[in-house]
Amino acid sequence: MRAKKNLIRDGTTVDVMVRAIADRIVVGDLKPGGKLDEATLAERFAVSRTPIREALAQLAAMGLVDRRPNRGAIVTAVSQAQLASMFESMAELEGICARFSALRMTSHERAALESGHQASSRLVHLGKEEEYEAYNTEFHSCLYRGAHNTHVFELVTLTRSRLAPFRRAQFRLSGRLAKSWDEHDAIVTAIMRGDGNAAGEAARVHVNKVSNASLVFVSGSSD
Amino acid sequence: MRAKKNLIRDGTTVDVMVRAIADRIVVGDLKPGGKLDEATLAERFAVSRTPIREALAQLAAMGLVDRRPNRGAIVTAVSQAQLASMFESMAELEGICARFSALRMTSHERAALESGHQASSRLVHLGKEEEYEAYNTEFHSCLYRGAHNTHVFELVTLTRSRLAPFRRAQFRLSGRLAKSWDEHDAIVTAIMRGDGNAAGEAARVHVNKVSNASLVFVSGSSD
DNA sequence: CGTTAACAAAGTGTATGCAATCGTCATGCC
DNA sequence: GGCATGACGATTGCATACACTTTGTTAACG
Repeated sequence: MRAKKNLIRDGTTVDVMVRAIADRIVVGDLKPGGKLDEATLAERFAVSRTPIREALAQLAAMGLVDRRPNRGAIVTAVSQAQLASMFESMAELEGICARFSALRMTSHERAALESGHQASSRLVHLGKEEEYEAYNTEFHSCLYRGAHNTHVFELVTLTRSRLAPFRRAQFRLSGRLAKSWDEHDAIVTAIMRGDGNAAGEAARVHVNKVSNASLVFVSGSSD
Repeated sequence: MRAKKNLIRDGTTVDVMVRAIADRIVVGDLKPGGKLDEATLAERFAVSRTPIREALAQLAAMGLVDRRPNRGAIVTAVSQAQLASMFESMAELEGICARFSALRMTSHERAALESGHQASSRLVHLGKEEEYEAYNTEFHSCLYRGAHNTHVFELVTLTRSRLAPFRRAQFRLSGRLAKSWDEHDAIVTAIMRGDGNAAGEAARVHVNKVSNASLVFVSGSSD
C-alpha cells in the first residue's frame, strides 16, 4: 500500500519528508523566515502530522529550520555574517581534508583522483557547466573520503549540505570553470607530491574563491 | 512558571528527554550497543512514547544513538578508530579556533583569556583537579568564542559534546595538570603575540596530548 | 483616546490506538 | 539431521484525538 507513491521509497516516511521539505527550502519554495505550518505540510504531502514533526526535528538538528517551543518552525534565516562564517569553515575543513589526503590517500585513491581530474579538463574546454558541477561534487567527495577521518567527513558533509543552496549559481560567473580547474590542479599536484601543507593551503584558497563567487549572488539577491 | 509537575520543566518535554537519555548514555547507564526500547523509556520517565520518539530522533541526529528502520534504536558504539578520528578532528578544530582567536580576539577577550589563565596556575599548584577541569572547559570556550565564527563554534561544540564521555578521566594522569597548564600557556602566549599559526599549532599539540591521555583510559576499559 | 485585560482562535505538544514490519520459533521438506 | 518457509509475537511507525500555550482582537476602564 505504501510502495505505490511516485516518491522513491528508500527508507521511512520521515526520511522522505525530510528530503522533501529540505528540497523545498533549497529550491526556494520556502523562504528564510517563512513559517512551516505542520498541518499544512501534512496535508500537502498527504501524511499525518507525526512524521512531519519528526522531519522538522531532524531539519532543526541539521540547522535548516529554527524551532521555537510552542511557536512553530521557520526556515532558518542565515545572515550574511553566518553565511560567511560557514564558507570560512568550509575552507578550513576542506583544507584539513586536503592535507590529510596528501598524507594518507592510498595509491588507488590517488590514481582515481588524478584520472578524474584530468578527465574533467575536457568538460572545462567544452564549457559543460552542469557536468563539471557534478564532477566537482565528486572531486570534493574524494578529498573528504581520502582524509580517512570519519568525523571530519561528517562535519564537512554537514557543512557542505548547509551551503548547497548558496553554492548553486557560482559556476555562472565567467571564467569560473577554468579557474576552478586550475585550483583543483594545484590541490591534486600537492597531494600527489604528498605535500600536506601545500594541499591544505591550495584547498583553502580554492574554497575561498568559491565563497567569494557565491557571496556575490547572495548579496545581490538577499535583503 | 510552568513547573507544576514534579519534573523540572526547563523547556519542552522532548528536550528534557533528550538530556535525560543523553545523560544516561554519557554516565554509562546505557552501554554502547544497548537497545533503547521506546515503551520502556516512556514508562521509566512517565511520559508517552511520542516525546521519546522525538528525543531518539534528535539523539540520532546528534550521533549518540543509531536508529535502524523498524528495528529500534541502540546506543552508538564508537569504535577505537572513530574515537581517534574525533579526537583528531577536535585537534584540528581547536587549532582553527586558536588561530582565528590570535587574529580576531578583541582586547577585552584577550584580557579575559590571560587573566583567567594566570589565575588557573593557582589551581595547578594546589592540585585542584575538579576546579581546574571546570576552568579548562571555560578556557576552551573562550577560544571557541574568540574565533568569531559561529559555524566553527557549532562544529567544535558538537564535537566536544560527543567526546565529553571519553575526556572525563584524563586529568587523573599524574602530572597532566601541570602539563596542561604549560600547553595552555603556549597557546595564550601565541594569541597575545597575534601569531595565528603558532597558536593553532600549540592548540593542536595540546588537544593531541589530551587525546592520547584519554585514549589510554578508553583502550583500557573497552573491549 | 490610549492602555490593559480577558477571551477566542489557531497551532503546537502529548497521548493513545491501530496498522505494518521485523525477528523468532516451530514445523515440514529435502 | 539440517535448512528453508510460514506463522506468531513484539516492537516500531503512522494517524488521530485532546490539552495546553500563544497570540491577536476586542471591550472596558482609566
